[in-house]
Amino acid sequence: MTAVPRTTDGDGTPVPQRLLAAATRLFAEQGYDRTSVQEIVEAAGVTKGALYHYFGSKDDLLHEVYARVLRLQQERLDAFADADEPVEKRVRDAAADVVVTTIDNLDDASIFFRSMHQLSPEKNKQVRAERRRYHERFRALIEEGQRTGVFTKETPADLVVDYHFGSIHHLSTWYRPNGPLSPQEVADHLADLLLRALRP
Amino acid sequence: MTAVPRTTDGDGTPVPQRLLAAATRLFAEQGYDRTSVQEIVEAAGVTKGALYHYFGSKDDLLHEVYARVLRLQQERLDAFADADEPVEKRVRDAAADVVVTTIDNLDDASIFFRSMHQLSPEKNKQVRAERRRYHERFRALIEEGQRTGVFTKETPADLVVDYHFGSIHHLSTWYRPNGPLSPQEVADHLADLLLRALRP
DNA sequence: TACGACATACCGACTGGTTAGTCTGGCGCT
DNA sequence: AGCGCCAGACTAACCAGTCGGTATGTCGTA
Repeated sequence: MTAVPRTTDGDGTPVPQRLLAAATRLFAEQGYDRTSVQEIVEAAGVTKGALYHYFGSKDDLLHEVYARVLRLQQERLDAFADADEPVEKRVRDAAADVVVTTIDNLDDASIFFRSMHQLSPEKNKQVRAERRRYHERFRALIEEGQRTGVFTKETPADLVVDYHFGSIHHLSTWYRPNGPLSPQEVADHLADLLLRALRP
Repeated sequence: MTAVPRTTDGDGTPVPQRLLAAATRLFAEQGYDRTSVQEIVEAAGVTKGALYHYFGSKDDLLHEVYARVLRLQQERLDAFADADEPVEKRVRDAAADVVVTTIDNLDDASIFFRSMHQLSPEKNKQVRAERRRYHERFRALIEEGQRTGVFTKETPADLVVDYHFGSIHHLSTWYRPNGPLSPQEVADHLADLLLRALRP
């Protein structure tokens, strides 16, 4: 504990990440407003001084959680969307993948959909903008399928995307890790539902 | 303001309902935790004395909002489910109706899915129980269709219900009253998506 | 390699402000 | 002459963020 930099004393992970992890868990469990800064720093084994050394505000902490999730999901979507496969498969893969990664990070998901409106107006705007990019990318995929005739044109692509992601946002409400279905099974079922709904 | 009972002075509606209406609007706009009881009583044109005369706590107010929505939706679902029609039509009607009534009360909906976890544990449990009843009724409908062969058996009925209601809960996130689609049009589209997904 | 100057990482007491809920009292109807 | 209905001041608790202070490491210079 003498030679190591302070950032990692205690356990091996650096303080900022410990703070982020503690905040994520607590925000998901109790909600943003109900979680005090004091609780977060205690869970991370530091004090307020440390938190405000690395983060500008409690709000910043929340924003970081969002940024991480958004970046991850956008990267994955882009990878699937750009793949060299027929549209149906690209849509299916992307739709199923987002289910799996959402289940893998259920805490992030529940924070995302319960606490977005407690971000400061500017940060909220920023998050919405990135969220929109994601939405549009997915919509473009659906529209491609509609143009090429493999998907029905009956429902506007926008609505289809909102429909699918509504259910994904609510995974954190009903999915139970110790339930009968594995994340992959749920993902397959939800992707099936989407693809069947799109069938002409 | 002399002859009328206090319960209705100011305008015509009784104080408890004015409080409930003000609370609903404010909870939806700012969230439960960020709304102070002071704001609520000011919006309703009364004081804390009045609020705590009719309600036991701020929490009670939130619970009332839930109770009203749940009762309404359960009644409507029961009516559609018990109708003398083929299963497909009953499912379609029920699925579309819940969309319309949700859009008609978007405030209630956004409170519902954002603030449920801030209810006291017991009230939360109670709400979950009623919510479950609703879910099961809907699931029974789907299962009936699966048994009689008009719906595919590929996806568990439970999952189908969660899929559909996930998107309904999120209507408040993306539906814009001044957007291009009327509530009824959205309802028809979402019901179509559900029915197409269930097609064998 | 010795040393001073500066930067980084963190501590923890403190402050100013907000909040849910209580309580005493009074008005007007019956 | 009581009782439902409500006003509004008050309290006890809590909370985000600040700030002065300390310990540790780094780097330039001679």
